[in-house]
Amino acid sequence: MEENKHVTIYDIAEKLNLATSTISRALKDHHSISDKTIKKVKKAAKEMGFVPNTLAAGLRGNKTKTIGVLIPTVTQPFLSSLISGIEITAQKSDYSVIIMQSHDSYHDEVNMAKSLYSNRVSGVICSLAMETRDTAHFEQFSNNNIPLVFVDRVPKEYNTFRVVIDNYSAGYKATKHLIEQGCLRIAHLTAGAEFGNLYNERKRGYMEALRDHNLPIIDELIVDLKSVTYEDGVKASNKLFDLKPLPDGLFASGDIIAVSAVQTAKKRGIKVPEDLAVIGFNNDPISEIIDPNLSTITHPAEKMGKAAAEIIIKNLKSLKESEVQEITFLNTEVLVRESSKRNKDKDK
Amino acid sequence: MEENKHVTIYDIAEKLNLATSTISRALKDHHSISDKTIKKVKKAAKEMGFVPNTLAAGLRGNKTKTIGVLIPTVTQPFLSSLISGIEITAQKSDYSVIIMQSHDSYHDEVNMAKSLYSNRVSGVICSLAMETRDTAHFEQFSNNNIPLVFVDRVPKEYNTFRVVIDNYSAGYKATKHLIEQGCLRIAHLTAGAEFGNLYNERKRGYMEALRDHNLPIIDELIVDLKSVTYEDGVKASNKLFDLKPLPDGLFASGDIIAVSAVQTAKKRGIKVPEDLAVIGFNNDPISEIIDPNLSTITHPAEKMGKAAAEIIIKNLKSLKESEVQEITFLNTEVLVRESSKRNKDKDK
DNA sequence: AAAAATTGCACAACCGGTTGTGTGTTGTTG
DNA sequence: CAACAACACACAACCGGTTGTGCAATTTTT
Repeated sequence: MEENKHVTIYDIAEKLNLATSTISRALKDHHSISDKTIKKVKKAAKEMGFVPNTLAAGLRGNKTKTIGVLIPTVTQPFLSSLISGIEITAQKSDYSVIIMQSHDSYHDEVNMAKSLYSNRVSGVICSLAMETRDTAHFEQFSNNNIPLVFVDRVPKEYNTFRVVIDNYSAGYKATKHLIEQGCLRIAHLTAGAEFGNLYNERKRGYMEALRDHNLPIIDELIVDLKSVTYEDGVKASNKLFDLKPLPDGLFASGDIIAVSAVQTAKKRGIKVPEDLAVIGFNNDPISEIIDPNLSTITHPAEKMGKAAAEIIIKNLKSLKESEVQEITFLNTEVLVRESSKRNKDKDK
Repeated sequence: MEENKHVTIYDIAEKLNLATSTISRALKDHHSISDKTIKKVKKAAKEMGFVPNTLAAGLRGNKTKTIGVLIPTVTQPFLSSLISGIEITAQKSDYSVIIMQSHDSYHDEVNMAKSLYSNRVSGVICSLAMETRDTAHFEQFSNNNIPLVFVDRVPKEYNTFRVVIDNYSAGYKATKHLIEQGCLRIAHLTAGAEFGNLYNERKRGYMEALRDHNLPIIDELIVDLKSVTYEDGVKASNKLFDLKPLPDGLFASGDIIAVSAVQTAKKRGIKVPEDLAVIGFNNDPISEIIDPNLSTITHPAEKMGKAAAEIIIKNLKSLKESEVQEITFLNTEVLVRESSKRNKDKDK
């Protein structure tokens, strides 16, 4: 009933009558080991089924080739794509990815940060929980030279790497697009815009675009959802569609919200895009499946994940700091599909 | 420029004039340490900002309180929900979750399995890559008493834990539901049914249901997609809709495929559910958003994740084996929504 | 009050790679 | 051929908790 013991470099050393240090170095092609020995060692290692113990190496070197990811949830399309990007890049450099979900709870985020630290992750990629207001629990990383990258939902003031999109200009672009489609009463659905600079910035872009085009900012056309869910989207949409002069355009800060609005509109006999031009945000998979296809703002989730992971890895290789930017802005684009296409140029 | 050194139990021991063993035991409320000492140690630990080094403990005990998850991708709704369930359960017992994506590549899966082993994960939860035909790369776990749980896409023959649904009966139920709606020419869209018992089983259920109700099995009504994508779904649907007598029912082995079929049908003027009753599989988020709402088979992804994680954790606590079942079947249900509702009882 | 049991803590080996230093061997140079 | 460099490998400390064993002090038993 005894479990097979793991094969260690000691076993290899004994078999070949070499020192463990030689084995260790041979396995990593150290220059002070002869080619002949290296070959011999590697052959024996393979034959014996040697698998290095990451823990031992990590303990000794106090680094683990592991990237900790701390995000609200893995089930949102944006975040699962983010993970995917992180994982792909990590994998290429032989890093592992350890994932924790805060479920938007500050308390959980604090504990999980500690857990990541305890696991001696080499770097951390984080998208903040909704609840989070202070970032003291991230100082353990900064204080110990563990690179920290915030993605998407980043703290207002914290001096580390960030990978974000320009939410302000994205909001501006989305709104401008609706204006160009001839919309004059453009509504905006947002969520928790009071905090989280993320939605707030999009809203700011929305307002600025209106101003720049001499359109009034009408308070009742801006509805702030409590949560980014389909149900809350329906509620908010109904509130919007109860207004006397209906809005003729809608910029929703998320695709789920936009979809809920489109469907609510359809149910109430409001035609999209004829009566109401709609644009969402994120380019979630659903946006190109829904009927009519949803215009949206692309949000390069996977690219952001890759960028974040690259920052960590480069930083760990201690490249000159100048090569790694503090803030990485990734590009967004207006993706025009059916839900907002109302212009003459429908030659397509 | 010197980084802050981590606080260790040695630091605490020195400060309190105690042995490191006493510190270690005090921190885990070992019975052989007095309450007074325990309090003193914990207080000092907190004050000094001590964070245990998981690696050291893992190295010594050869176990890490880490669950390795090896799945094709994190971006499929089913799989991200699975992860979510795993993570929630793991978190409760203070386990970490390390995630790797095989991207359905056998080669990657082999390497990642090795990497997980190298990381000395305490247990492994895996959903096989499409490409995978043999499972030799999992023997390193079985051979070393590392509990291994396959989920959803499980190997045909391998003696370990499995958490699955009964795909056969789910396929049967779905088909039976369509028959009960009065469908007589029921089509079936599947993917790679030749391998992976998963889709194959659903197809088997489909065929058996037809037989039991004295309906013919018509080869041209069964289309096997190359991949589970929206595009392939559209192609297959068009093939189906080109048939002379149109099918009047459709059981798709996945919601994305079902959605593509529904939309393709709509575009061709085929009314759902009047002309074609459709039922999908998985209960993906999109199924309740699409218009008409998609009838589907529930697939308890998060529950499966929780169940898999529980098996690992229980097994590591070395509970009597009898308490942990080899195969855990989770329940599925026919979720009737609009896309298949054609019966008289539309009183709702 | 002496013997036995219990309590409270220290000592030291251990997990398995990593790496600075030391030593002997072979090869190169003047 | 002596002097020195380069090479090939061994030795041993180290990373930071964990745990079996041992011993002294205190408490309980008879």
